[in-house]
Order: sequence, then structure tokens, then C-alpha cells
Amino acid sequence: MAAAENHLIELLPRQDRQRLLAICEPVDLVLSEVLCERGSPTRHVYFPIDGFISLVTQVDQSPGLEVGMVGREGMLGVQLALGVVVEPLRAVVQGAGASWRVGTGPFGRELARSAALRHSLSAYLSVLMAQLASSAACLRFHMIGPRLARWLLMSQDRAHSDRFHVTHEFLAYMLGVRRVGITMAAGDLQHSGLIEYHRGELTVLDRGGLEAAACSCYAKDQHTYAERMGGLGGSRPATPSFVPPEKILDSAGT
Amino acid sequence: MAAAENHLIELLPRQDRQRLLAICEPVDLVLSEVLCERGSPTRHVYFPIDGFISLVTQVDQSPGLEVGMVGREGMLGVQLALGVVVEPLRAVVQGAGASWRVGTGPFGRELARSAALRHSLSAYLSVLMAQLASSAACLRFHMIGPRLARWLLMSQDRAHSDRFHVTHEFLAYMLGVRRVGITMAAGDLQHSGLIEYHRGELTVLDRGGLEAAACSCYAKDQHTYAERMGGLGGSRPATPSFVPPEKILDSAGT
DNA sequence: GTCCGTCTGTTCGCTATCGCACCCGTGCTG
DNA sequence: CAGCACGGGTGCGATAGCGAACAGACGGAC
Repeated sequence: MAAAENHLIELLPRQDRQRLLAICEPVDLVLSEVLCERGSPTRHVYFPIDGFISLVTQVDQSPGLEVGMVGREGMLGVQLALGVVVEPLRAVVQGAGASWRVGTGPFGRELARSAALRHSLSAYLSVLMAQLASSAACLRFHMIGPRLARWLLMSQDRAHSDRFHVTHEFLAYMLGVRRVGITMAAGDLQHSGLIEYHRGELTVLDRGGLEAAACSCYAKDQHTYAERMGGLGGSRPATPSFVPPEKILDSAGT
Repeated sequence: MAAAENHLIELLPRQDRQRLLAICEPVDLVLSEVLCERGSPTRHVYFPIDGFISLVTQVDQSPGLEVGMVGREGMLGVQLALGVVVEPLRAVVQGAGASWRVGTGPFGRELARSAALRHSLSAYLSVLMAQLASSAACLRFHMIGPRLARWLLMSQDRAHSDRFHVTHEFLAYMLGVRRVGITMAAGDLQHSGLIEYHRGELTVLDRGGLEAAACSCYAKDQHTYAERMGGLGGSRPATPSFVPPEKILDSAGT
């Protein structure tokens, strides 16, 4: 059952966790659902469990571009922890599955009450910023193949399954490239025996190989998360590396 | 004299501002100085006045890539507000000039003490995240010319001068392109009479024209900043749009 | 004045993508 | 079973940007 939880929630001390869960309602994230649009007021926050969400930015008339991904390791709506009550980015459900949802109001009250929650979200925010910065460079310098491999790994991590539904068209949209580009890159990965797909059903066959094929950003992101949050995978994470303001001096070196 | 200040500091109520200024020391940012490297412990935070700073990410063996810019409108070291005591990105002085500097320890104590400071920094953090997300899409979709124009505008805003020192080589590094690409794009801007440069001294001749030539990201960033912080330009900004957790419900619409 | 480093401009071949268009197989629908 | 929407594969010319190399031009140092 701990395996069916959200990491941010698991990080909380028992009391805070129970209070938060008490205001959570379970929802099913359905594929391609748009949870929010940039600029609209934040009505709910989400703590995904099995489902996962893409953060999509839009520029000019372009269809969009994924700049972040939220699954069990994080949450949608952290901006509330910064006192921002409008959505900063469009959020699209990218993997169907279970999630917790909390109304903005109750969440705000819990935020006011629980220092542990604020600290977890702070750490998570820093991870998200690092992810955004990585993404930027990745978009600029890395080629489609490695980016695709990275994307598949990130999805697999969040879907907790080696199969998921995704079309070339959709991947092209997420990575900001032509569909044809995906057809080529995915074809390569398939020929190398790393993945297999057929009409929208994609299976990861060789995760290790995929990791080798992915650009360095994947490992970098994993590392940042582990450093700040105590590890994405399996076991109960150590305390996050949040340092409260008055203690900052001690850990800042000489 | 208000004009010689940093916006984040100006936003603070008198008492908090005075306490903060009391622990600030003036420093001169010298061109090309590296203020911090990614991963190193945060020793100081900076509130630029005339100088400004580039946030640079690095990937693989690439020389680097600018993903954010910090001038009078912001600060370097906000990660402390999230309890992160290591630098998330390399920071390079990009425009020489005056700045305030505060040691990490004293700043942490002030952070613990001043709610207004925490709130300002939260708002600024949200701006920075928006800037990162924009940058990502901009890097992917926009061509060198418009990106260069945007970069010049951003620099001009922070340098408070229509002249600054910058070589093609440096611009190439910031934008993640070849120097030749800059030579072309800058040549175009010069032929159009928007800028003028000679051996590293660049002058903006037609700001309006430059704005027209810049990609939409410039306007977008300006808008985000105004929305969250109350305006980058001239007059004393309105209160930032920070909403404390317990008040979140009210402003979140129906 | 001469030397040399820095800054800028130009050229060449190359490649990863782009935009567009067309094709084919699958599997659902009526 | 005919039609159709969808997912995927292929081909074509165009282009923005790449890497490398070289050439001029300015300006400070000696």
C-alpha cells in the first residue's frame, strides 16, 4: 500500500500526512484530459499515484512543448506554495491512472498549518526548477533519438509499467518535433530491440539499453531528485535536504 | 536614490528593508567573473543594482547556455528561500556594475525573521520558473535573430544603458549557437539600423524596432514579471501578488 | 612603427531537422 | 463488407544551423 502512494505525501510525518489525506479525494486521471490551462485560477492540486501529467508550454501558434513531467514523485500545483494562485503552465494527463486531488482552499489551509508540507514542497520546487533548466539545454543540444529515450524512461518511471499508450503524433508534440522525426527515432530504438510498439501501444523491452541510449539529462534529473528529495525509487526516502532559514549557516561550508 | 536600488529590496516594508540593508555590503560585479558554480555551497546572495548576471546551465561538454538573467529586478541565490544550500546553476557576471551582497548565514537569519522577504522571494521564484519555462520553448522554436534581439533587450533593461560591452563570441555562448550565427544576426540588426557595434561595444539605436524584431518571449516575460511583482519599470511597484496560504481560497475564484 | 591579440566577416561542405505530401495497413463502424 | 479514421512509414526539396578554417581590421603594447 505504501507502493500505491505519492512520494511527497509519504515524506510527511504521520500527523501531517493524515491531515492531508483527510482532505484528499481520489480521482482517475483520464488520458489526454487537460487539467488546467496557463493563466486560469488554480482550483485543485494533484498528487498522482499511478497517473502522470505533462507540463506543457506554448509559444506563438506552436502546438506546445513539454517542459516537465509530474508523477508519483511530485505534484501538480506547487505554485500555491509560492503564493501564486494561477496556473503557470498547461497540464495534460499523459498517463491514465489514480491520483489524489485537493481543492485549492483546503490545501491552502493545510499549507498554512503544516511546516513539513511547506518544506517538502520547497524541496520539490527546487527539483522542478532544475528540471526546467535541464530541459532547456536538452531541447537545444540533444538530438531526437536520445531525447526520445529519455522521455520513455521518464514515463516508465511514472507509469510503473513497461507498457503505455502513446502515439508517434503525441510524442512529436511532447518533444516539439515532427511526427516523422519520431517515426525514425522510434524505429531505430525498435530495431535495436530496446522498445516495441504497435498502433499506440509501446513496450519497453530493454531498460538498460534505453538508459544507455538516453541523453545525459535523464541521469542528471534522477541525481538531482535523489539529492534533494531522497531518491525516486523503492525504499522510503531519507529526509529531504531542506534546510530551514535559521540553520542555513551551518551547512553552507566555511 | 530609489533608482539606485534593487527592486526586491524596494518591495520590502521599511523595517525589513532596513534590517536587510544593514547586512548588505556593496560589491562591484566585474565582467565575466564567475560568482558560483553549480553544486558548490552557496556563500553569498546578490541583489544587483547596475550589474547583471547570467544563469548558465551546462550539458555534456558544451560550453554552456544561458537560461536566465538576473539584474536589478531580482536576485541571485533565491534557492535559499527553498532551503537549498547549493548553487543550482553557474552564475556569470554579464554586465559590470554595483550590487549588494549578503553572506548566506545572515541572509538565512533575516529570511527566518522577515515574512515580507519570504513573500517577495516566493513571487520572484515563480517569475524565475516562468522564465525558465519560456526559455525552453524559445530555445527550441525561435531563430537566432529574434532570440538575439530579445537578449539585447533583456540586457538593456538590466544595464540601464543603451550601450554595453559584449562580443559576438560571448553572445554565441549565451545563446548556444556558433559565433558565425551571431555575426549574421547582429549584422542584420545593424543593417536595419536597430543596433550598432564595434569591437565589443554595442549600442542599441532603436529600442522599439528591437522589440518588434524580438521573439514573443520578451513580451511574455515582461508580462509575467509585471503580473507577479508589480512591474519592472520606473515607479514603485504595487504589492506583489503573493497570496498567503490561509487566504488562498478567496482569490481562487468560484 | 611593428607586432600581436582580439574582434569581426566570409566561405565550404555537411547534417539534422523541417514542411508537405502521399501511401499503406489495421481495426472499428455502420 | 465497404468505408473511414487512425497509426505509422516513405520520399522530396528546402533550410537553419553546424564545424572548421581562413582573412581582414582595429587597437593596445613595446
